[in-house]
Order: sequence, then C-alpha cells, then structure tokens
Amino acid sequence: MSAIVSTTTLAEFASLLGDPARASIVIALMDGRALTAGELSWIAGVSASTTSEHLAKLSAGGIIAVEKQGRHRYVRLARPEVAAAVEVMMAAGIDGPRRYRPVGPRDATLRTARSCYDHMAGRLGVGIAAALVRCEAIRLDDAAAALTAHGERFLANFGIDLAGSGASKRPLCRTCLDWSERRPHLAGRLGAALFSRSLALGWVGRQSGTRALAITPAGRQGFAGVFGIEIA
Amino acid sequence: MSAIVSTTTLAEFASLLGDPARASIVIALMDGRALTAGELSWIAGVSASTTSEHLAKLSAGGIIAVEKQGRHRYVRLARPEVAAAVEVMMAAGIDGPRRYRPVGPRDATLRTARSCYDHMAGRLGVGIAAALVRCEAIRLDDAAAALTAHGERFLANFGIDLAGSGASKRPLCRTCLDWSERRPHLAGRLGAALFSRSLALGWVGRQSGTRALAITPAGRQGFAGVFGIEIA
DNA sequence: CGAATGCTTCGGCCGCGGACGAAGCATTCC
DNA sequence: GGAATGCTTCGTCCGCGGCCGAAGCATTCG
Repeated sequence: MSAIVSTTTLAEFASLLGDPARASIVIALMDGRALTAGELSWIAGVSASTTSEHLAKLSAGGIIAVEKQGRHRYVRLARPEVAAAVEVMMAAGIDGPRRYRPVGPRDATLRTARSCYDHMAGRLGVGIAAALVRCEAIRLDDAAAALTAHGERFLANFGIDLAGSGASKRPLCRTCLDWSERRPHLAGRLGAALFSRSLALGWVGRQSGTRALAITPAGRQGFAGVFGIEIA
Repeated sequence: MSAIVSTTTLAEFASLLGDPARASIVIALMDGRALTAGELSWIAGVSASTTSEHLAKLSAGGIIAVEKQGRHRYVRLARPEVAAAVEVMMAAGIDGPRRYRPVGPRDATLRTARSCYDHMAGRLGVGIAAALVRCEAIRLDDAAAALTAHGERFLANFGIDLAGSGASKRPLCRTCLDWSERRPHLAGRLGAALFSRSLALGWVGRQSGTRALAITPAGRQGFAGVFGIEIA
C-alpha cells in the first residue's frame, strides 16, 4: 500500500463528506463559525431529525465538534486539518472532467481581499489580524482569541462598539485560518464589526457576483494609518 | 455559501473516494504509476466487472485517467490535484474519532525512511530529492521534474543507467508529496532506480511486514558521501 | 482460423443508509 | 406550574448503488 493509513480511513473520511447534506453542512462551517443544528438543518435542506443523524456521524468521524449550550447545540469544524482537507478537495473536485480552469486575475484579487461570510479574509484579513496582535489589541492563544482592554479602546476609537452589538450568542472574537494565506484572520463578532465598519467608511467595497473585495484609495490610506498595513 | 464551488462538487468528489473498493484503487495509484484494470481488481478485492464499473465512475469524475493499450487498460491518477487531495484527506482522516494516536517508535521509523511502492519516502526520500535539486541534477518546476545532463552523469556515476531501463511509458522523473514531510520526494523511474540501487548497495534494507526501511551503517556513510545528507 | 486473455456490459440480487414523522427528553419562557 | 422551543431517538420506508456471474466485445496468440 502506498499510504501509511489503511484504505478504510480514507474511505470513511470521504464517505462522510460524500453525502450532499453532510457536504452542505461542512461547507457551511468552513469559515470557522459555529452554527446551531437548526441552522444547519435549514442550510442542508433536510429535516431536523435527519440533520441530527448527520451531525452524529460527522461528530463520531471527527469532522465536527459539538458544543451544548442551553437548548442549542453549536456545531463547528473539529480540527484545522479537516478544513484544509475540504479546501483541497474542493479544489480537486473543480473541473474533474473538464481540463483547466482559468485561474487568472480573478483568483489574484480573491487572495488580496475577500469576504468570508461577514468578515474579511485574504491578505487584508490576515494583515488586520496581525496588526491587532502586534499592538496588543487582541491576544491569540491556540484557537481562541481575546480582546484586551487596550484593544477595546482602540476599536472604540475606530468606531466599533462591541458592547452595543447586543448580547448575541455569537463569539466575540474568533480566528479563522485563511485559505490563501495559511494564517489566521479574524472572524466572530469582532471580525464582522471590522468588516462592516470598513464598508461604512468606504475603505472596501463589495463587488457583485464575487467574494472579492476592492480596497479603495481611502482604504489604502486608512488601513495604513490605523493598522499600519500596506496591502500589495 | 462559504465556498467558491458548489456543494455538489465536494459531495461528488468525496463520494467517489467514499467507497472502500474505489479508495483502495486510488491509494494504489498514489505514487503515479499506471496499473492495469486487472491488477486493480486484485488490489481492491472485487471482481473484474465490479472494478470496471468503479473505474468508469472514477474516470468520469476526473479522478483517474485511463489509457488503452492493446488489450490492457492502464490506469493512473488524472491530475496532481487529486493526489494532493488524497494525501491531505488521509492526514485529516487519521484520528478522526480518536484523540491522539500513540505515534510511537513504529511510526517514527516510518517517518525516517519507508518504501512507497518502488521508491523511497520519508526523511530519506525527501533528503535525496532535495540533494539532487541542490546539486542541480534535477530541476523541479511546479509539478513536473526534469533530469539535467549533469544529473544524468551524476546518476550514471552512482550506478544508475536510466536509458537502459527501457522505453517504458512510465515517467522518468516524478515527484510525490511526502506524507510525513510535506515536501516532495522522487518517484517515477528515477525514484525506482534510486531505490533499487540503494537496495543493491546494501544501503537500505526492507523489513518484513512493514514499509519501514532500515538504513544500514554503510547506507549512512553512502548517503552522506554521495548526496551529502544525514538522516537523523 | 480458433482459442485464450483482458475488460466491459447486462441483469439481478441484496443490503446499506438516507429520508421522514411521531414521540421523547431537555431547556427556557411566561 | 404549563407551554413552547430545540434537538434526539425510534420505527419505518424505500431507493441507490455495490456486488457478482454470464455473456459480449476486443485483442493477441498459436
């Protein structure tokens, strides 16, 4: 055998992702956010009971981690390896039959800056995260991220009021491994707030039909001034 | 959706690998060699007819490429992206449910040096590949690898006559991403020749029942002298 | 040419597993 | 307390797909 692991390992892992409903679930979790079973049920387009069974399998297979919280069940991807595998699998699955896909400039702009649900990713996203760590506005340990008192003031100064964003159940500050940069960017309520504030300031702009974000001239100035980052 | 590609792409790709028989087939092809349908039938442990159906699916899914040759049908992986995906999936599949696996000494020896079909992998394999690049015996661009004129002489000096190995269809020089090292090692006819020559010189020895390779004292000296590498 | 080999197509069997709804816990809300 | 919500367990159904053997094409061999 070519592989160190047995063949069943590959087949088991793959078959977990080989079901359309489970694939939808996993893709929905790909940005690192935790979603409830109910939300996933809606996303996957199957009943609550079916979703529950799928979640049980994914959990047993080490794909997802489930966290009970009140009467909700929060689901997230279990390990970064899983996210990495899904990324690569999607890349491999594209144009299986077809030959090439024209990667082109569109891909390049995605790497520069893109939206990942409601926060920013790409070089811009990881740049901001790194800048906030550098100036000790946040601390990243392991998987979790924490906002410092200094960071709270820093962000308030930037126009972000996290306390005002309500007592949502959603984690305040969460990191997400960036697909193109292989370094973390910020997700969670903080990531979302940074994104919406950047949009409000006109620093970045969405483009229809793509996740690519345009960094405006004002944005270049602003990101450089506030965070000290230059995006190539 | 979080992903660039649609959810069906992931599910389709994954379900192709989600069947034990197909997974065996793909794993058997992981080193880039082309095998016949009959061989794969034996490897997968299913009948010829079943194998034929599996091959049709894998081919339609862009996983494998099939080349007709006389009354044989040679099968190989279609694209490097597929091999990369399988590598990462196997890595992600390990210890899905289980927390850690006791990596232990057996695993350590596998990481040091192991056979990957007919060539060498592990630290030894990637070390040799790196050494050959360093001394400009081979060039690695992107996925392909090419032997230089200097490299041909270098290898002849080492006792490898690649011209004599026949006009096999098999690629001369091919790289394979190493599972444990995450760096390329050499496969293809060159990789096979390096392995058999090392065996002939008594530099490495196979061990029964495992893919681990033992590096002999002569091997330590030899690999250090010829390639300038020390394997920890 | 006929016989042997390699693979595919066809037909049929069978079981896995994904789907749902109803009922059962658990938690929260009023 | 009771009602509402969120999720899981259970029972059941049903269809997809993997499996095989026999027959059917190809190709090669003698």
